[in-house]
Amino acid sequence: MYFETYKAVEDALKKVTGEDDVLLGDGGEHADLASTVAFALAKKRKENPAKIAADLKAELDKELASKGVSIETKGPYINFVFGGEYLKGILKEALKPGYGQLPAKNVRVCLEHTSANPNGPLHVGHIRNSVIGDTLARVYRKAGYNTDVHYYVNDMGRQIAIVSWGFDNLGIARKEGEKGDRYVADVYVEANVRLNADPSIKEEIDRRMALIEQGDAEMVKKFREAVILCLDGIKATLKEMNAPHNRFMFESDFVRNKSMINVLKRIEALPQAKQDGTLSIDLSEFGFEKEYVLRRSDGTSVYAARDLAYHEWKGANYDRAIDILGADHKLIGRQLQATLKLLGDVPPEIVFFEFVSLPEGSMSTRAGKFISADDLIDEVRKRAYEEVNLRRPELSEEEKRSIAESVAIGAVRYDIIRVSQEKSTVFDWKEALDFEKQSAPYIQYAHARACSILEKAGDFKEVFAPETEQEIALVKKIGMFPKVIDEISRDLRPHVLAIYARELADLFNSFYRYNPVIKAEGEVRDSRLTIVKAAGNTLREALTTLGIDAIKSM
RNA sequence: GGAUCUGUGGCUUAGCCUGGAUAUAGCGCCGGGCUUCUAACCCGGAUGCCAGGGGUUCGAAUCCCCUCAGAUCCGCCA
Repeated sequence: MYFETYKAVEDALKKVTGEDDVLLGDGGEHADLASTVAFALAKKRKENPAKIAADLKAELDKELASKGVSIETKGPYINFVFGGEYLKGILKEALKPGYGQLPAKNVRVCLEHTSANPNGPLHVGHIRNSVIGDTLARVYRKAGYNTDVHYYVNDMGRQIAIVSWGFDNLGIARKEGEKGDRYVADVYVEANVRLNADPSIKEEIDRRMALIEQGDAEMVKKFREAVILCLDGIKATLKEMNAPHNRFMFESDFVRNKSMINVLKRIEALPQAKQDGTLSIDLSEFGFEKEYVLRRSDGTSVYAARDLAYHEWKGANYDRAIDILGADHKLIGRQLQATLKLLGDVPPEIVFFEFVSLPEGSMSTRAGKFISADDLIDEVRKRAYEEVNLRRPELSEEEKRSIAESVAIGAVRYDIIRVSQEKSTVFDWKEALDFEKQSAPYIQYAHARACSILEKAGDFKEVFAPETEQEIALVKKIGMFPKVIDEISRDLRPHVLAIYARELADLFNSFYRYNPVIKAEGEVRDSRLTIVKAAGNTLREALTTLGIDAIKSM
């Protein structure tokens, strides 16, 4: 409904002005849409912009009379206000299950996120990647894209060689009940301590790297055991976060199936290739000073080579590839894109996000300096349980725990997704544990309220007649949901959905305060119940797309 | 030294791509509101030279240049 109405207004403006760009945008508090095209025309026609606006209004009235859009001018601004027919159309759409789902696009998308090295548990920096990636995946599905979500497992890197050396030489025992990823981190941290103290260990690591590249059976087994042990822990965390992947791709597979060798051969043939001991590529034509090294002088490959093979595979199997990467990958990500262009491949689109640090500085798995996602979730869950226990003492233990779980995961995800990705953040326990206002529980609560009203009300007749200021504002916001999904799928900026969901909850709460529903009578009651149902449905769809449980009671 | 990103009330943050009408919210602060559909809520108030300087424009938080501050990268690691 929003798209159609926007298009009708835009077409009308184009027709009456003859301009290609009619400068149509959000009207803010003044209107639903507003155009500043009169300013542009004033320059061309050398006339007063306010007069132009007034003249255009007369013509626009004729064009848009049947669309339920009214036009007002305020000086040079042309404001468009959507009327009753629009509101009715929105409500009808928003009552349907799955509201916001856009038409299928027949485009296969490969979205890769998290892909953390399996040398320890996910920490609060990694899960910014997971939450951005998973939210985008949900948005893409909602936007009608056929979307696969990948985790690329770096199972033959130096870090894993260090972990395998640690398992063989340190004799560190797994603690009672310790998760695999945490155990691997213990080994990795200690192995690094040893490595720093005794540089001769580096030779042993190099030997392991050479063996793994050759496919040495024993070394493959050692690496794989360590990787799987850690990955199982990571998978458990991601599952709890509602951020599952549907494919785990192992980089070693691209070595074993020869695709990496094939890519390197084609790179050797490029004029930009340089071979003197190492194989590297000169990307100065793309503005990169440093050469991009793909093979070491000892003949083993670096991560970048395997990554090229993986991305060629993506190009062959999908229409679009989207990678979510931390800001530390900006340079190599762009080098990867440039190299794929030289090879004639379609490079991935990359979403970069800035770092999450601790008040005492940046995180480091190697130094054991991080807050794990598991620890964060545990703390938030404890806090959520206290809150539920306080508010709903009458609920069963099981219900309380279930609500606390949904609230905790929602709070963690929302706290991350609400900030735009280009902003670096400092992790703050106080904010993570705050469940008021700009938080998931606030939005979940609005949804639960809607559910509660509908349950108490029982059957009602659908009536499409928003009347009060709060009703109209709420329905208009509901109408924006498909546009928000579309916009995020274009701009790859998922924090917009977090803002939208919060604003929708704000408007629902204001509506709730001033417009009694169950106590109202007749058509007014039915109309309000219709609005509550549409709002509740939209809140649920928005929450679900954010990967947050839309619970019915809390 | 070079590259990229960020800088908006005491704190956190939207808006910046696509310039336009009194700059968005929250926390904190001050003052109200539960015999009323769940107060994880609502309403009102105070608080901003939109980092600083220059430029483009009828018009700049938004575009361009410079400076300052913070983050990240510049490895035969990933």
